[in-house]
Amino acid sequence: MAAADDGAPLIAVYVLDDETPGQWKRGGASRWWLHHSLESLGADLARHGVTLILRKGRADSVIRQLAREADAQAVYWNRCYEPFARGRDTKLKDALKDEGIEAHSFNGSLLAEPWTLKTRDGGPFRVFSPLYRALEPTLDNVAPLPAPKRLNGFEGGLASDALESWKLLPTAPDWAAGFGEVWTPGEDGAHKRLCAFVKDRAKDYADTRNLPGVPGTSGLSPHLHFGEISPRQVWARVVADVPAGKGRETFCKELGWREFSYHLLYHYEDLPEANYQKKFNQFPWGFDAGAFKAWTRGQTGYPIVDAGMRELWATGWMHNRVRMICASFLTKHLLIDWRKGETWFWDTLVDADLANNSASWQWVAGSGADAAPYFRIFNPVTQGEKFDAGGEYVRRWVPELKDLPAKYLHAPWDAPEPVLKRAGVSLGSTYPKPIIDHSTARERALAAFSSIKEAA
DNA sequence: TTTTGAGTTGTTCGA
DNA sequence: GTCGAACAACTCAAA
Repeated sequence: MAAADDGAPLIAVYVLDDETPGQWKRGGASRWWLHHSLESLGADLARHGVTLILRKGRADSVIRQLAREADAQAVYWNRCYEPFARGRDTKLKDALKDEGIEAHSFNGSLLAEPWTLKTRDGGPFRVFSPLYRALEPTLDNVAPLPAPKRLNGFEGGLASDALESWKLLPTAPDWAAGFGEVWTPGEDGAHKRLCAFVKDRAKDYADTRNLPGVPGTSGLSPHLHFGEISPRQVWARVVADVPAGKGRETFCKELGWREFSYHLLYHYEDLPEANYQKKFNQFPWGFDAGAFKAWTRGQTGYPIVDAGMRELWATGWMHNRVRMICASFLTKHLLIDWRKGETWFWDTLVDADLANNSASWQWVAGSGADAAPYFRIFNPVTQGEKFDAGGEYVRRWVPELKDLPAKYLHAPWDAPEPVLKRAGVSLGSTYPKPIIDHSTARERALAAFSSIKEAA
């Protein structure tokens, strides 16, 4: 917008930077999304006479190089908040200025940037609710800026990589085959999702968002992550078109949680790697490779957990309610370090986002800011019965159980033998027996938590 | 400064 | 079946 208003010829560039992020280099599912998102962006820009230039390498060096090639007067970008990106972009800004090139950066992806919200003491918020109370009143008029009327493409014949040469898509095996049925990356897909959500789902969101078998959520997370739509656009649209009420309020709060995650990551840079609560450094995590593998493959023997992990693998996304159940299962039932789960999600989620992923894993594990209380250990059977009562979700993702009556679907080991037989289920052969007993696991987790209470 | 109320998402047990 | 209490203690944010 600002770059177009300047009137000067415009170069649009995307830099694939796999060097600066270190271990947080984009994961596999995210690369699938990126490929299609860039394809869509390139086509949109081409319709307006602008060529999208693709370059690869350290973003700061690549941008400086390109600015020199094109003899650019100014460089514009939307700010990133990952610790590695902040350092890089600050250096870039200084370097550009040294060369006499203007550098302008903007807020394109947050409702409020992390340094704009402070407690009365001037510090960062460490609890969600006070942050939200501070955030909400600042959003009375968040009308998005209009799109630029016309774009004036730069005719300089700048070199661009071919998107295919980045090899962002999986080949053999093509584990992303099913993603395209669920997702339409790009700005257009984002706005269609928002429209559908506002029209059909938003008013009942408070209730239906918890039912993984029902399309009750917005599905905007990957679009937001990739900047195909901004939270300000979403907020403005929801406030304008959804009647005030529980549904709207709950959804707006979810946008608030996204802000809270960014706030935490900004102020606590090691959030993705280190326990926010230091006493968790003594937590007796174990690592059972077989159990971890069963979890990743959706073979734990707990249907709701397995359904979630398989949905993740098949679509690059998992329903939020089920993310909590699966994350709780890994950290509390299996006592596996939250960072193992965080890394798995990083690679398999199309909406993989450093702030949301790390803040949420720490929240579930109990090690985070404003975290879930230690005694909140999800019972996968109860959760399944409560939120997937009819069993639609489990039947969809764990088809080997689809003929079981709903009554036994979430605890097939309780089903009488003839019922199993009629449904074609043989525990331990067509579907695994639970890899760990729930109450045993619960007792063990509670004991582990009290061990760090004493240590602290 | 001190005090106070509150803190996303749950489970289990016993009445 | 339903309901309320207990499950730690701590830290946060504001009054």
